[in-house]
Amino acid sequence: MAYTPPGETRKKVYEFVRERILSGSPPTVREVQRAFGFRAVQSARQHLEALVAEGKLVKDSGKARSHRLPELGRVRSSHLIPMLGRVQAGELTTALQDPGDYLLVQKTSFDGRELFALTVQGESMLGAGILPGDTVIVRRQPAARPGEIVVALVGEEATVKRYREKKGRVELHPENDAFEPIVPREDGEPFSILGKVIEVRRNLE
Amino acid sequence: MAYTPPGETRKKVYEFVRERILSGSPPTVREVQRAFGFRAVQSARQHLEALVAEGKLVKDSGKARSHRLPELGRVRSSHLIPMLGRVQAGELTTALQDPGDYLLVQKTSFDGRELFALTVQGESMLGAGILPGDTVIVRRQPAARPGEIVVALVGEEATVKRYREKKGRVELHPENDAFEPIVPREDGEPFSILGKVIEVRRNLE
DNA sequence: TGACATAACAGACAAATGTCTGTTATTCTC
DNA sequence: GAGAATAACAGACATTTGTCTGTTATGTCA
Repeated sequence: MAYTPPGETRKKVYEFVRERILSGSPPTVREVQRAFGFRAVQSARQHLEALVAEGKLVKDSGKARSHRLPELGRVRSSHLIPMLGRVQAGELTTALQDPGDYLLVQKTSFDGRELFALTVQGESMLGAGILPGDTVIVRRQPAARPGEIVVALVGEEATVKRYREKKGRVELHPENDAFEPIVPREDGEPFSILGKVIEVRRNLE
Repeated sequence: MAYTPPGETRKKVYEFVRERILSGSPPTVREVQRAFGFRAVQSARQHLEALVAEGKLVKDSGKARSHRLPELGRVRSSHLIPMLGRVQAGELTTALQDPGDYLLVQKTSFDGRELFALTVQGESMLGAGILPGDTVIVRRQPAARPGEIVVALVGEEATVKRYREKKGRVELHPENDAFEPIVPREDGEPFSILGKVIEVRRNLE
């Protein structure tokens, strides 16, 4: 490869590696070499080392494909989470184990608690700015605090509502006057909190 | 490792590998070996090969750390886009060049058109499910079609509205009865379409 | 019991991959 | 032009990692 002005190729190498990391397969040194047509491995390595020295990348010495984006500041850590469509109670576990699609999320405070995403059905949460077809990202947890928006299992159906407590009893409130709050019967159908909604996304494209 | 019933360890290996793939660093065969306390590499390899044969994993033969989830086989392209906070007209260009933060987005049909994100101010789009504090992801384009939600520069302010045309004249409609449509004066203050809103995100955490 | 399938083990080889030492070329500055 | 800094090259070595051949244990079923 011909001589290029200082910093020019370096920038392209960074962009190449970043793309690869974000797409799930960090490159080997030799893959970088080939991608840029370097005739020496060391040329690629030189750039990679410099990027690590600059703090733009981090690396586990000796390990294969171990370049990563630094988890601080600008670029945060990203995770793939399973994405579920319409979900019935019984199917939930299997749907999580074998999801049809995945969603990429960034979370600074990802503490290992399981995340999943599902598509909202119905208009019961219009008032909270959650429309049919929106994707909600949910953190699994068995309980919630009043005021939080949760995904709950009522009977066979997974539903998104705002969690409230009234006289010590749980109530699930829609945010739409056309719908009635759900008050789980103490004897009746199975009821449980699946998790808390931590993000809402809507695609308009 | 002691003998375990058929399929039992296999399932755990799958879950382990899946976790690692989702978190961005697929394990090596020996990492699986160590994680399960196998005394032979082949024990780990056997399980991995079986999972590939079952179709639960895919793998690039010979490559290091090349196990992937089959659904993710196709390269999902993800991109970092600059994230702007409150934006004034004059600052926009510099803000795009040196943003304070980046946002990770997945776009299947990313055709190179520039994307950026900004935080919504005000309640004028409540009716469209866009709340103050929401993040909108915008594709830069100088024009829009009626009905699309756009980011426009009106005077010194960037604003999110629904694009309409009436008698051949542009109108920017809020989705909130407390606000009035914006009709750019032909002589008056600078006006332009910055781009189209293609995604809305809201953080509830 | 014996055939068969799966799980786990042992040890080795080969390919992929990271790393090292040293050299040459280009550009800039004094 | 000399020296410094950066880019790129050349060739090798060492470690990591994937792969292979063969063996031993455990459980199933006719």
